[in-house]
Amino acid sequence: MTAQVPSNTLVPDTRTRILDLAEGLLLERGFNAFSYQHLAKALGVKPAAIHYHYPSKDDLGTALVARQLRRLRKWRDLPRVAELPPSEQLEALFAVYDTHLGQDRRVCLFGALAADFRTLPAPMQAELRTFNRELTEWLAQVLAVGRATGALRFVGSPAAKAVQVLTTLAGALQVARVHDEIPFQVIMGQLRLELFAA
Amino acid sequence: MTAQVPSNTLVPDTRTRILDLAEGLLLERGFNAFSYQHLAKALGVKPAAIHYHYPSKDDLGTALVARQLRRLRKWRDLPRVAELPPSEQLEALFAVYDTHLGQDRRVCLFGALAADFRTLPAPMQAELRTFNRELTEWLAQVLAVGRATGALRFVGSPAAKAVQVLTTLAGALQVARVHDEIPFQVIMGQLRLELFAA
DNA sequence: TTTTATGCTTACTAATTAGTAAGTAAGTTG
DNA sequence: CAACTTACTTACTAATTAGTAAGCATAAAA
Repeated sequence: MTAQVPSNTLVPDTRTRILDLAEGLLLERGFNAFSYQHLAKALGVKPAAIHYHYPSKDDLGTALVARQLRRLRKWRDLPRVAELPPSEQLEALFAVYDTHLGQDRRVCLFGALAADFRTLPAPMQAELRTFNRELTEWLAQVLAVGRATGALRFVGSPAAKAVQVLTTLAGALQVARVHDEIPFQVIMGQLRLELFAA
Repeated sequence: MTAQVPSNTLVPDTRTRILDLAEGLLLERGFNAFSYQHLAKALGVKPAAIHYHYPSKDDLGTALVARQLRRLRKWRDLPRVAELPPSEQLEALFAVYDTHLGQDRRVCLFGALAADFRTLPAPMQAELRTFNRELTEWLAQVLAVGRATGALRFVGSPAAKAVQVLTTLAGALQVARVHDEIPFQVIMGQLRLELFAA
């Protein structure tokens, strides 16, 4: 029996390479815009090899969102993130979206799947809801502490502000896709102007 | 020769019925999630009839966005909208998004097409950019006058705030799709709380 | 009344899709 | 070494896709 987790070699196993490639295509072109043939051709294998690792596209999609959820939890609990003061935690979040922008203007997971949501398999929908809920709860906590300590400023409840800010961030990457990086930077500037206490 | 514009009968012509149906499917399920077969079956005609009116799906998609752009311009210039005070113009905009929410949680045009943007035909991309640009310019003007007259309140430039607010509105409908109406209402409440002067 | 344009249908093609079944080479384990 | 497992390939199916070409009924125009 071989390991199910990728080994620490320079080149990841096929299973991981499929997921990486599919993730890129999802965030750059949308879930309904790539096929097992695309994946196979890009990886230099036959389509059936993809089916071997992920029997159906539903399985692949679900695995994709599940991995993002695991990454979110890992990132959130990282000492270099969890132990930061709130305003820097917020900047760390902004940096994630900035990274997406830098990677050929990828949208975020939520922004990539929201429009086609009803065409997605139920397990994928469930994972995405969990992903979004946990991210929102994390940000609400950051905002609550940030305001309490005087580092952050906003009206309304931390929960409401968290929903609004995350929605705006997802949208900002979409606007960057449709136009260019400028509106994204404008939105980020606006968020900083409003949130960081003077 | 018959008229190219729909007549004033109760039932619209096939050309318009195709566009109406396609618009609904686009906003409810995404652009890559419906085919000419779906349209044909739902309208009780053969797929070739759709091709007769819109030779390719590119043509259909472009016609769809073009119509939305015409509607935006018409709405914006309507006396009952153009002659409103800024805060009520903003509420009129919010009401449009509220209508989308009420129509089976349809996302807005921008939110429906942003993720798949790179898979869209160039003319469709161009129309969507124009649509978004004109809507943003309109809102920037509303915000500028609103702040000048003391009815609206925000920091930063009207143009920046307009980009941010529209992005948030588009995202709000997407969040409603993924979860339920509650986060949408939460975001709207937050926007009103922040924008309308006390 | 002949002609022409409109709005379709029927019948088709070529490509692509997800998915399956059977086979196989190489490595792992008992 | 024998049995088994892993990670594929080859070869296939059935469905769906966009799109085309030709035919036809109806209605409007000359």
